[in-house]
Amino acid sequence: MERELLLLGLLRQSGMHGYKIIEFIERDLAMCTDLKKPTAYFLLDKMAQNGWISWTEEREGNRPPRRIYQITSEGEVQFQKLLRESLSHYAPLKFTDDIALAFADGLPRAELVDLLTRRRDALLAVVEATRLTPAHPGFIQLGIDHQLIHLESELRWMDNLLERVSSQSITGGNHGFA
Amino acid sequence: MERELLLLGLLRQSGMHGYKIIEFIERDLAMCTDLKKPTAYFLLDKMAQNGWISWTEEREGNRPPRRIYQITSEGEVQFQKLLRESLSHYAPLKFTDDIALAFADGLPRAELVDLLTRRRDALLAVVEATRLTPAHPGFIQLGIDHQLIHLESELRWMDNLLERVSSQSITGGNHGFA
DNA sequence: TCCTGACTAGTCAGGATTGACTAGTCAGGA
DNA sequence: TCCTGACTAGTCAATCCTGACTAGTCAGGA
Repeated sequence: MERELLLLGLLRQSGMHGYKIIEFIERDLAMCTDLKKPTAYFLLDKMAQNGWISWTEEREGNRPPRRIYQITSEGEVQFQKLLRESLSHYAPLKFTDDIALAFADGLPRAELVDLLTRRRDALLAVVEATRLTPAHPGFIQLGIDHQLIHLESELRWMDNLLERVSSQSITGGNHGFA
Repeated sequence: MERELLLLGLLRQSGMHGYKIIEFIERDLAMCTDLKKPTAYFLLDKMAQNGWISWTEEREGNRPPRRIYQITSEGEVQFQKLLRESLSHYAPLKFTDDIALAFADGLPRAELVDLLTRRRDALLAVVEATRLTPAHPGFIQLGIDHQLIHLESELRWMDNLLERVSSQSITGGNHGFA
């Protein structure tokens, strides 16, 4: 859903060919999505079949022809609908990494501390890189702020976790399955 | 990857049949994963083909026979490997909902505030439900704590966002594409 | 006695996703 | 002149994932 919204929203700003779309997504929206090139083309095809977008063949000099995708009025309707749904809806994120944590007993404490420390360092590197991200214009900056807030909260959480794991307070006893 | 780790970790605690596995995941690990039944069977089959798990047919009374899956020693090796990878690795979460935010200009301010308020309310409901979650034993509780910390940070973020959107400070000007 | 809801076991067709690949252009440096 | 790296356009096989479905058992209440 969000992926279609993304493509529609981009095409709504202006007609675009595939390469530009994908470049923009990977360069400026990497913190929000991980849509890959084949998926983008797949979705573009599907939306064209649905009549949400159309394309015109264009060629520049000797280059191979390229398709300029543009949104249709039906696509605009769909965009409005998806936008409203997405803005008003909330679904909690899944912290899939916590699965590993749930099985982390069975590991010697020292090794667990070592592994989690490495994770903390990786997290810290991401935090710092994100802090250094140059300001983006307009609404995109919101995504970066959001990510940064989350990362900092995550770092506090990791530090707290490490502390708890290092001291006794977590190990021992039944770890909860059945 | 995490999904395989999850199944291996569960079977490592004790042999189990499909229904129990799926029930446990949906009841106790919903905050970490959204693995569905057909996916679970799919992965179970695949891992059996890989030799990571095996099963024995068992029947109780008149009931249809069922497969009790158990981990093999090869599976245990794989489990250890996945566990260490997962614990030491960090990848930032993608906030896919921010895509909608990036396109939220073009919406009348009043409507945007309304939509975001609805989202905030949905989020608040999740926060409250999570606060009321009964304590789980051992490491699983960590996942709940983690989720709650994130949800509360998310709520602060939403409130701040709403405030900014309601006052002038976000709209107007070029919103950043191209 | 029959019905219902919870228990148990899966399957299947179809859609979504992507790693790896092919194919060609063009500007600029060696 | 030739080579290279960035630009441009996609495709394809393979894998992953899931909504919807089928099939049967069993305890307990009406």
